[in-house]
Amino acid sequence: MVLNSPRGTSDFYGKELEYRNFIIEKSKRLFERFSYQQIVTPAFEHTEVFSRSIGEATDIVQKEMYSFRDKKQRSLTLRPEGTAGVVRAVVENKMYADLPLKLFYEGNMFRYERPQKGRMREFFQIGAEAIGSDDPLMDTEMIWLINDLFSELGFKDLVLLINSMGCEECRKDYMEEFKAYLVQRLEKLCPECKKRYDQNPLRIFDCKNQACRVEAEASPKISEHLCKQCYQHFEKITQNLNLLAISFEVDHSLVRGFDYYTRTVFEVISRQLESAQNALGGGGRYDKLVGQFGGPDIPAIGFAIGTDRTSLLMQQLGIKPLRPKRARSVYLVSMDQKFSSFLVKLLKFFRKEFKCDTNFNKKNLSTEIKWAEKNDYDFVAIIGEEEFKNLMVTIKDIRKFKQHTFSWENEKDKILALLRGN
RNA sequence: GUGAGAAUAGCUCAGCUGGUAGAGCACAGGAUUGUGGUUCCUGGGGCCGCGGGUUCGAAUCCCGUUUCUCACCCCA
Repeated sequence: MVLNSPRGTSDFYGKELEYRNFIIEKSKRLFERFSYQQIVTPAFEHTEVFSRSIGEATDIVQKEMYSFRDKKQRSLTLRPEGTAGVVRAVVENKMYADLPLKLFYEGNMFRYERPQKGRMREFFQIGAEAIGSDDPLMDTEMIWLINDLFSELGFKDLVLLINSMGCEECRKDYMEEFKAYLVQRLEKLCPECKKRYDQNPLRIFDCKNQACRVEAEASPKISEHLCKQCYQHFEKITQNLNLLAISFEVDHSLVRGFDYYTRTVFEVISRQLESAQNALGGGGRYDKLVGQFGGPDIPAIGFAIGTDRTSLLMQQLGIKPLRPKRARSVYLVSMDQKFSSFLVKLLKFFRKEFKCDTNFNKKNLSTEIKWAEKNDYDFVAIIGEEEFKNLMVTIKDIRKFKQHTFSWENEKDKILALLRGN
């Protein structure tokens, strides 16, 4: 094999695709009910769209972006996440005439990482953004959406984590206190976290290193140092969630990997997923991002879920996608190529109303019937020597083990009645 | 970017300390010259991931490489 798909990518077809499409369909219907509209943005953007919004110091920007130069030497990047592109589009198209603007998107995302189960270089996300409101009800709605999305897919034991990272003001005060606390304990932290101390101290909360964890646990939490407004904002959200009977855990060490988050952050994780990648989705508020992109200084919040991990967990837990009710189906078997003129007419007739395929290659009737049964067809229609000569067609009901031969000229109505099940 | 394991038929895998490539399932043909689960018989299929090395001889040992898997890192 000379050519294979690039590292960290894969082809989606059959069962895999059925799961993904099921997740997409379910979310679209949910977004519709919450009054969100779809937006499609480019799969690549100018590199600065991501580097400036996600943050120069983040891992994603530092080492995970698929960046390239086009023929005019512009630096472009395949999107590593959806929010930056959506915000860029909102600002560029001045879509903020009527706020809040509620949008959803779906699409493939790209991050240059070492692939493993549940983490591919190309992966698929579904997300939503609500731009132009800082009402805690909007935060509630976002969390409500992500929660309902998973429960409608059939999940029961997922964990919803929420936290507040504070606004610019309370974060500034807090950072001073946090760094003052940590500066005496720098020795105990891992080399990586020592770097973080300078560049992005909050990420220390994310470190899996035991020693760092201990320090992080003991250190002051931002959620305990919120300003009055932020505190009340967060309080309101938890009250709302309780009213909605959505269960959650407040996780004081939940901080997320993008710099643009302010105030509310949340994440849905599974404690059952058989891999290290347990985050199925997450999001948060980004009140400064629209302004950063040159738009008005308006608040916003959003989330995204990964369909691949979601599908993985569904399969692991035995949650099946419900198939939409399909049309009745006929497998049309012609015993000889010379019947093709008749075959074409019948195909046209059946395909007006039913799922219908024919045997292009095979010719043994018994294997054709077996094949039709295995592939879940309702009927087999047979054209053989006799039928062709007399312009007849034999139709077999696979489940009832019954068959009948009809005249093509005079009994079309009977054929239809049989196939429709009347 | 760091560390570990794997790659053999369409799929799941066996193949011993080097000696001509195997099974099950699937597919195809037949027993049944045009009729369905089961059974039986028969058959097609493989650059043993790719490249190099050691050897009289490599699927097997060594090196490189690509991809996959797992754990870090990080995230969806």
